[in-house]
Amino acid sequence: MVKSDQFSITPIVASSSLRTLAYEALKAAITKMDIYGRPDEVRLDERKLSQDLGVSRTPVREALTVLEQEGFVRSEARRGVFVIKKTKKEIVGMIHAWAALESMAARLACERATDAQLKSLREIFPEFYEGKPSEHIDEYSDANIRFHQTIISLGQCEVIQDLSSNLLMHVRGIRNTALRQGERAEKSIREHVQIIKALEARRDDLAERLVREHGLGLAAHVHQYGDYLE
Amino acid sequence: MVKSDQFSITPIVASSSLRTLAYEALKAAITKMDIYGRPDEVRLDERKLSQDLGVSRTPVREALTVLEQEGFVRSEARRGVFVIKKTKKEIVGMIHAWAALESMAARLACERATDAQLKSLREIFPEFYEGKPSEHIDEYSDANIRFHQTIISLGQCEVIQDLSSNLLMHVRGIRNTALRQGERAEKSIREHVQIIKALEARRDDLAERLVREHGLGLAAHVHQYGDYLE
DNA sequence: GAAGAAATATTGGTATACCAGATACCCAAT
DNA sequence: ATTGGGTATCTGGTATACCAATATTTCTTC
Repeated sequence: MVKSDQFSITPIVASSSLRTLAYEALKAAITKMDIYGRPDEVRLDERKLSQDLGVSRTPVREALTVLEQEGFVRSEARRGVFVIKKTKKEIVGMIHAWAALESMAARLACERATDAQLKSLREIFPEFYEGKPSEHIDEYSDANIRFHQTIISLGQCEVIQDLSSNLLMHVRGIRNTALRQGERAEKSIREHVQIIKALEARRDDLAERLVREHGLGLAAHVHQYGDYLE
Repeated sequence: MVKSDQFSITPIVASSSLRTLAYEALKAAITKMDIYGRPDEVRLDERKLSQDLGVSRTPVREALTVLEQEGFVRSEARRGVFVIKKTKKEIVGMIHAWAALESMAARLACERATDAQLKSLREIFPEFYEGKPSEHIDEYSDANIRFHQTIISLGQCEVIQDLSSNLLMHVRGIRNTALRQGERAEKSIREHVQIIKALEARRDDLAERLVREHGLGLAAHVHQYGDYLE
């Protein structure tokens, strides 16, 4: 019997469930808004949200449950759902956890990633490699995030990737803000180059240490200068 | 006017919601059952669960949503809710993530924990310290888990504690199983002692490395001998 | 008796109704 | 003007009804 291998079936749209759509809409709204800019807590109204999204409360509530689980909102019975403002201490803690996971990913990448994959790290920030990053902060912010995400993906450990991506959503804004303070962008780039070299040389201990110190440096910076968070 | 400071009011109970109760009941049932003993996948029926628990489907569904988020169950539209059997690869990944987080916690503990707190680590397994652990495997299994949890808590980083406790629920069974294989119990104890010494000497680099290697050793063991998982 | 089609049962997804606690507001009493 | 209480209203929590897609059974047809 002939298998229907020649049929490359379209992947099926499988348009997500309303719950997923609501989740994505809400998460986008939350991460987009500048929580730390405003002094008051933001309250979410289930009924208003379901009206605005054009669905019933059920999928909205399920989406909110997931967001609560991920630490984006907090639900108080008969009081309301509130967008969580992380404290400085919590953010520093998240950066510590991030550093732990990313440094392990770097170690794993040393033994698992191909040369070609490691090379892709250099291509992430070609124009800044020798240039003046402080003049291209916006572009570099994205490249910076992508650099770290790439290292984590090269570790090829799904659990670490999942945990990290969750942490990233919480600290993305902070990372980019810190980059604009002092000479951190230049420092960051120098450290990135050292990390790439260690990875390419397959020096797992060194790569792990450099990634960890890079992360801990950010944590210390936020700890010292992150008072705007509270 | 006199403030009523002398009234020490009881803190108000705030009994949990049905959703929380359902969540705890389900999680207990899932972690208790030996998923890897049986060959077939376990399917959960929302309606049956709500009947058994004596509540409606709504809180049960919300509990299942959380469990899905935590990786305990997988919900397929119009097919059913299934208890997830982790693959060997996933379990090894979780141990890697665990090792990353615990080693960072050990590092943090070196600078944050008091001498008294560190001393409590020794008290976790007094009778096994010089004895033959293979004769007390059951007690040692618990002590082993508690040892690692204690290190993580001494790191005093809430994020790391939360992430780790989630991972622990998934790998608890595996940790204890591995302890019974070969000479792992004896090896484990020797390594624990080294870790304690490093922590007490406040040698953060060393403590971090020992904890990491201890974890990676378990990962390698499971990778090699964990075929019963699939 | 086998194959296929139609009816039926079961499942998770969604919408809606109702409840009890918490809040906000109004108004009378002082 | 302030206080106290009572009521209307709003909120999240829960129960239930319904839907569409799937799996299963039954029935028809050859």
